[in-house]
Amino acid sequence: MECRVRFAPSPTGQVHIGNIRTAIFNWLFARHAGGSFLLRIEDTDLERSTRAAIDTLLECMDWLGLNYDGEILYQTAQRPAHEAAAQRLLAENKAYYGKIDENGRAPVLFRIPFAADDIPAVRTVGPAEVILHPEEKISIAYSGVNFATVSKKGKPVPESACLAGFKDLKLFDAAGTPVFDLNAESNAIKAGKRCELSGGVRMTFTRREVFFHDLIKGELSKPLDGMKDPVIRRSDGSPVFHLANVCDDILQKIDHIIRGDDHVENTYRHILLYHALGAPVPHYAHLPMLVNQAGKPYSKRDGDAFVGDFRQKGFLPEALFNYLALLGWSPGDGREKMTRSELAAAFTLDRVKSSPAQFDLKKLLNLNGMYIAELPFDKFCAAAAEFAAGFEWGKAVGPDKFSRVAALMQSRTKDFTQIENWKYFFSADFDYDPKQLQKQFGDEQVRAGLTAFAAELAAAPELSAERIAGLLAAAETEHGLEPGKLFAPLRLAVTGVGSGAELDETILLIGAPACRDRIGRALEIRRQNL
RNA sequence: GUCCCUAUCGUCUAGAGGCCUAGGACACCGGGUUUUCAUCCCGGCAACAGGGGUUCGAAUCCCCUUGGGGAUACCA
Repeated sequence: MECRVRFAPSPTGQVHIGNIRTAIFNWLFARHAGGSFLLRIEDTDLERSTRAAIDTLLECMDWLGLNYDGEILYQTAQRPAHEAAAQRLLAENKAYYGKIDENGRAPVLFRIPFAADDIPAVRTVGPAEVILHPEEKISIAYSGVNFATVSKKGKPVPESACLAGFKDLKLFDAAGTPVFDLNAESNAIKAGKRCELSGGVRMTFTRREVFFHDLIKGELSKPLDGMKDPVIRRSDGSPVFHLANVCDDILQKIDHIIRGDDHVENTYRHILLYHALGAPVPHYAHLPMLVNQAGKPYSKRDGDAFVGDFRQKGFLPEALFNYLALLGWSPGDGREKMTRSELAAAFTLDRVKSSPAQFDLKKLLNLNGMYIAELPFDKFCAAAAEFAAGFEWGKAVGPDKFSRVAALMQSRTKDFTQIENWKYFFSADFDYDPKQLQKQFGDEQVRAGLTAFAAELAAAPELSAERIAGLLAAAETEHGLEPGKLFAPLRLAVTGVGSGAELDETILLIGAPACRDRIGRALEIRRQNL
């Protein structure tokens, strides 16, 4: 088995994490098997497809390391091939023209073959019986059967399906006498005859179904009497998804189709189309859907669900890739943090779950933090600087100081948006939370200790982390404070927040005069607020 | 409406009839390390949707109910 797979997005907007996860699974499968991962842009929806969307898509794939093999296939370029396929089906009587529209043009429909018994994907289920609404007409033609069943309330429920769904069809009236026998009319109907009947109350036929073995969901089937002949070419001449998709997959020799769950129902007709076009049917694997944090399927309304958003927020591609690979799949041995190549080595379709998975930002954040922590320092620093430059305070920071701050903060950074909080290292332009001020500075001894410390700090000829720790300890003992009592108030005064890096290092970076001023300011604000 | 898929801690998951007193991870809550923060370490909370079968034995197989999702297009 060659294991040629493809990712076939339609470029009609931003790339969704659900879409990109499909790409990731395809990529993983191909790389695991040493096969090929192809990219096809399904841009047949001319109105909604844009070059910008294609560029964004390519950028996202590149960012995530989803390298594809060979050239990109643009579906619009295949239009002549699609047309040829439609013509061929028409010529072979495997397709036919539908109803003419107001412009005098007709769509082309694929005929689900009545002689389906020699198709390996079709099997006989057995005799079936349907109760009909006695007042509704029944029409039987080569293009399909129309009838009405009876709802629980006794109302007619119109149904229609392809003729192939009703092998050995017989109709009976209320007296139980047969009023129609398809086997007797078969030739006439195939020649174009349409039989309109009324008064039928019951029909019997031999049910047949299309089946396939889904690599994830197991054996799946659908009865032919539940299927309609699908339109494959619109009346304006453009190919419909089903035709284009199957043609291109044949052209690209795709042997494994790994796609979203929402395509399961399409698969049955696609299989039949493969047969009609004389091509081998590929293996199918349908991935469970991804749902948002509300447990609902992703929709355009879900902001924050675009791959580009994650990139902008400073998620690392390795982390997002890793996390997305774990949604609906696991290696089974408890591993979670895995590199792309480890994932590829471990990936198999039979370990993909068949129930939907919910996206959990917290877990992504945790994983992202792990990847950030192990980033080489110069890379982290450069990336952080890029983010910092986006803030007002970040425009004027010196590279040396920034680098020291980055070194201090790397281990506690979960995503790059948190860099916004590094402002206090560079600027005193921040507010204190009055409640915190009261809480931390309520004690007279603390205030005195802080004041003394500020003075000592500013007067110290040479500063070091040890020296600062020494001054702090001295201030604590002098003012009768237990060891450590001054840390929280001091941190608040100097940074405005309750948690951060090592305090002595932080003070060293901010600088003694600035710290003295901040302590003074904090105490003053607290006094005024009393 | 009909057809199809699906159901293990809040979330991602392990689980292929006895290894299950249901394991791991995130989150959360405690404790330890750090004179402070984060990391780190240790501990805790927390699930087989409900009901029937099958079996000596069911999270695992079958059926029903309920919840969730999908399909039912001249969208993709």
